[in-house]
Amino acid sequence: MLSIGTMAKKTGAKVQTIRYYEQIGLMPEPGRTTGGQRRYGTIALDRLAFIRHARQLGFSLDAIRELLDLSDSPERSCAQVDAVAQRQLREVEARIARLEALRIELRRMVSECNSDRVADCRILEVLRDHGECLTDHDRHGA
Amino acid sequence: MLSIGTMAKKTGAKVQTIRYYEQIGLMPEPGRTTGGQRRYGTIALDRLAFIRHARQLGFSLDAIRELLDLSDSPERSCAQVDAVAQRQLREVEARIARLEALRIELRRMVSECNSDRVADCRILEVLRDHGECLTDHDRHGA
DNA sequence: CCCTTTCTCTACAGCGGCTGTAGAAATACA
DNA sequence: TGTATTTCTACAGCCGCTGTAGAGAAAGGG
Repeated sequence: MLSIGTMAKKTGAKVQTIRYYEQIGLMPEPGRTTGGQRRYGTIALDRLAFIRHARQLGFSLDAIRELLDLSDSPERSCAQVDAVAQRQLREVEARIARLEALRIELRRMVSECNSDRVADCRILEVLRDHGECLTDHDRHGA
Repeated sequence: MLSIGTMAKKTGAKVQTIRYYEQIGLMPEPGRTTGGQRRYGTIALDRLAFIRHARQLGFSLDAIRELLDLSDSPERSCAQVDAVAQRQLREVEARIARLEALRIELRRMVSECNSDRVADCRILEVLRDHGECLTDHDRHGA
């Protein structure tokens, strides 16, 4: 049986994070020692590893909950799993697109700053006047 | 003199957001009507527009505070402004790089899922076993 | 001038996803 | 046994807002 600290070490999650996952119902309540400390088995370990890995891939906790629920019914069609993953892929691609617009704008700003004094700094001018921007860079979610 | 709602309309910020900026000291306390409502002049409007634009470019509120402070001393060297912008550019580029690693992994996951049943869904398998991943996709900050 | 609608006010809670803290109790190791 | 480490609970705080409630102010029309 593994302590919460060992779980943390094995998965890279912090101890508090594991307790947080339990609190929001993403991890089941584990058994306890007589002294009241949590003890986990391999099923819990696998579940936590799954969660952490999905988090690293950018899935939201809600999406992860969905994936975990789906993986509990192995006879079902995996179309839904596919849908969740595709949605995540599309979100990542949208974020990349927005960030790339930002990158272009920032690069241009930085390259144009040839002055010495704040008074005629192009960077600040651009920030002051959105009209100087080429792209839309609106609502770049995170 | 502009009401807070007019400011919101002109800059695309929400009314609450403007009050929030005031609360954290990013916007100065404006004058008030006898009835206690905020009234803004063009300086405040420009400042808010600056903040919103910088936010759209992904600058943190702390970075924006720094830029606003710097732009208040027009005779100073703009090297610091440049540094803030370059730092932001580097952050954006790092985020793009991380997201691109995720995109590759997600694409691979999605393309490999040819099965019907959850039981042998490749997507879930990959999520279960990090060893199946090609890239590091660790700590991709937002 | 009144009436209705719209706007604004303060104060506070909540989002996602953790992270950190305090103070006490349990456990592990020499 | 003694000490060091870990774990416990409960709660506050991070960022950058966003939403809510209930009350008061302002604007526009008749």
